[in-house]
Amino acid sequence: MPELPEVEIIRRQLLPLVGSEIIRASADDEDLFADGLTPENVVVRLQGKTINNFERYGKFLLLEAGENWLIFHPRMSGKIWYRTDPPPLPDRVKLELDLSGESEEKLFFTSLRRFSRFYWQERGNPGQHPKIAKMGPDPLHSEYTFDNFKNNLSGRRGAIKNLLLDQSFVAGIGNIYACEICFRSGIDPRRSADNISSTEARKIFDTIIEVLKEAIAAGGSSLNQESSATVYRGVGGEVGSYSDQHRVYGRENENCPRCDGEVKKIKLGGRSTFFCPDCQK
DNA sequence: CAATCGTCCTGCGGGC
DNA sequence: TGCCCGCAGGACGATT
Repeated sequence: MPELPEVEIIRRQLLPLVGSEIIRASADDEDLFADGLTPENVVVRLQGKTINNFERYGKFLLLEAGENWLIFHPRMSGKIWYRTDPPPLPDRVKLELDLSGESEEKLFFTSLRRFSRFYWQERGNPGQHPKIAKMGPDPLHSEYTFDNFKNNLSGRRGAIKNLLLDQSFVAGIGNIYACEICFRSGIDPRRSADNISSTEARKIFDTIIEVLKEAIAAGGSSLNQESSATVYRGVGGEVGSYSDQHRVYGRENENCPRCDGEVKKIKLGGRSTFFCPDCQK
């Protein structure tokens, strides 16, 4: 569910907690813990540690606890809540952190579909973690340059939209923003990456930053609004409004906002893909 | 190496 | 009304 913008919003909302000590931790559901983590030992590793920072790479949220890093990937349905009571069912708490300070609020990590993963990086910096090391540049970091982008593009032959979803190409884009980026770039999502012109590549490169930043400014994309338990929410339960600005995602059969065409929905690489066949070339 | 496909899991909404 | 099926914002591993 959360893509780069949603994880970035969560990170910014959590930043005021930097400096807090983890007084008590509890964890459940061993399937979600990787790198030798278990619900038992993660508690031992976290308790008594100070939260020194929250960072983000792609869709990974990075929590610096003492000298080490707890790395959380929300995948489809992961959420982080900052509140006094456990979040409402059917969400179930996988990790709870009680922090020092006056506040009664605690951090709750949930994962309705249980796809989320907790990873661990001992000392050093989280970029050394193998999952992060093999990722492409993060569009909001300085290593995201057009030269780099164009180099990574060469030799790729698959559909451009699938390439945008490939985390080793660019980090942080998911299905919603891949559709929106193709639309805003005027590029047919089915176009093979190897016949994207330099001008078009430049357009896509710029649009990636533009769309992601706009989404952050709008509080992220929350599909289905209040109705679904899987909807994206900020740490205080806030719903994002960027879905109101989606040009094509979730808008099958609606009028194209740019031409006389109609938004279509197809499958591409097994994923729902929304686009306007009339003005995306 | 790069691309495709099935799979993991739970809850919801549509159709019959 | 109730049940069954398909679908969902992600990524991994096996296979071609």
